[in-house]
Amino acid sequence: MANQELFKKVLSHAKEYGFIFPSSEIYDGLSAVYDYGQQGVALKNNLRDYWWKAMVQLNDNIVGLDAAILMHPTIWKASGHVDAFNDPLIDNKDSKKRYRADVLVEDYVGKLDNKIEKEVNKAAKRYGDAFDKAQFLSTNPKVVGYKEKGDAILKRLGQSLEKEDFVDVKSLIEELEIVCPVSGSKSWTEVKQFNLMFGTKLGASAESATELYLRPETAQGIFVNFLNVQKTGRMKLPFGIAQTGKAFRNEIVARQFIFRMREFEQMEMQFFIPPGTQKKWYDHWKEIRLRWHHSLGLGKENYRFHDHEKLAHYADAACDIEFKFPFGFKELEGIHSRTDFDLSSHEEYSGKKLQYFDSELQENYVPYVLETSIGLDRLFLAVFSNSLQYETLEDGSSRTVLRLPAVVAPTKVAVLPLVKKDGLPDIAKSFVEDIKWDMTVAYDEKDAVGRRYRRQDALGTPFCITVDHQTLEDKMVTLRQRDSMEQERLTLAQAKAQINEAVSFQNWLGEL
RNA sequence: GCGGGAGUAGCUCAGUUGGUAGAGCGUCAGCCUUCCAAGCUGAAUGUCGCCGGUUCGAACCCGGUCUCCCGCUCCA
Repeated sequence: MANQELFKKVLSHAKEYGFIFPSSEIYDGLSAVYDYGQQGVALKNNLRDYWWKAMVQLNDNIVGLDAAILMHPTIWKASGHVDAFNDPLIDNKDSKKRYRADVLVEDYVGKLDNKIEKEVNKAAKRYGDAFDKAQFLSTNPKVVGYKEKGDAILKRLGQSLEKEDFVDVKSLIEELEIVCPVSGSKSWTEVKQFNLMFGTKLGASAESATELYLRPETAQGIFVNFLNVQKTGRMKLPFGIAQTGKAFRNEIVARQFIFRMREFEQMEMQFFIPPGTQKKWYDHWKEIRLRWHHSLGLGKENYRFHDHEKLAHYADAACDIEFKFPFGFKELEGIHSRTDFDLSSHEEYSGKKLQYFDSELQENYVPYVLETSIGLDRLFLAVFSNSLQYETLEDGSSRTVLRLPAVVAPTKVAVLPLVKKDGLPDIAKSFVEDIKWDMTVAYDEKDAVGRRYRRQDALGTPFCITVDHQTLEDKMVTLRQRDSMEQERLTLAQAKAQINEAVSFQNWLGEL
């Protein structure tokens, strides 16, 4: 099946079986926002749990946190988001290319600098050893002209950006007759400000309200609580703080279903380490995290590392774990060596010390940070799209089966009376009452049992327990497996034990 | 944001030159009692994405708008 086609199947299956619905659908939806349905929320919760257990429960030096979505506005200045998430953009109408308006102007000034350099080189050649560069720069009328022009442009650009006067930025581009590098045309759209952070207000009355942002990443909630957790938890380096939660970004282009949403959920762990050990921990967490992904059993060939060549302002090393989605290899998780950028920046902006006293070295320092950050929605999409399979059976019929890892399947077992009479529903229901304390269980008595099996296949339920007339006498049931479709005659207790084994966290995560 | 395509039942889709909407699957009720979607009977479900215009009359023509998909573009 072509990838495009498969992706469409993923969308309709997610909708049809109650995993994911477009947000506000009866009002025509809301762009790039989705709701998780009755099946989807179960799968999503299980995936979050699978991560949380691996990170927090199984590591005595990693603890959890749940910071608020709303945070002090200065945090986003310290983190760099206020600057980096605010770009004045302009489109060329002919080439349809989009540029950062300030970069276009700066490039123009860069060309002036090139001209100056040319003049300098020419003069240097002409005068040889007698050439005085400083004097040339300050006296040569051509060079001084370029320099003054460049300075004037940058000053005006800076002032306009400061005042958010984008009309003037546009005028500047027009006056300088800047052309599009691709089309060579001067046909520009208006300059528009793109703020990738969602703004909101704290305070009910408009006049006294404070401008806030919905957090664009969860990481900062961890950094600003670093000392709280370290002191109250008596944590010693190296240690980690893990958190899951919603983050919000006004993506310019939000696409590809739940891959890039405006409201999404991150699962992050910030690992605090002594400076100088970042390389070691970077390699360590790369390996651990990849092994965690592999443990879900989606196929090792579907994962790969992608090293960042252009590093973000905070990082000294960064890579992604990419997964083979229906639309190609794309980022699923990021692993970043964030240095001491965040904590140092918060020290500077808050005026509070964010340091750790190392009792071995007998000194204070700002810890370095190693981050692992995974998108829960992307993980959902990876697991869901990879699990959705269409197979042709030996008898020529076909079935749709959602081969979810059993440990995260929304429903672990469905209990089915073979027929809807002779007291079979009653005994089946009593089994449900028994099982529901241990695991998620479904009951279905409608239609032929084969059809019910297929319904459960489409929902990803790994097991079905079927109750028949024989059960009334010997208490034995049929345990049917989703993946192999094999059946086995067992007591209810044996069946439960086998299911427990198959969905056990320990068995899935044990190899970590 | 630009360009292209699309939007009709829960899903996949048909719907002639404009004449008040259909199929398959699914869903629900009942019958049947069968261990892998296929039997029988009956039923529900649509402001044809939304708003406006043209017309005696619009799912169909025109304009706008929203949403989705693809390609650019952007991306901590």
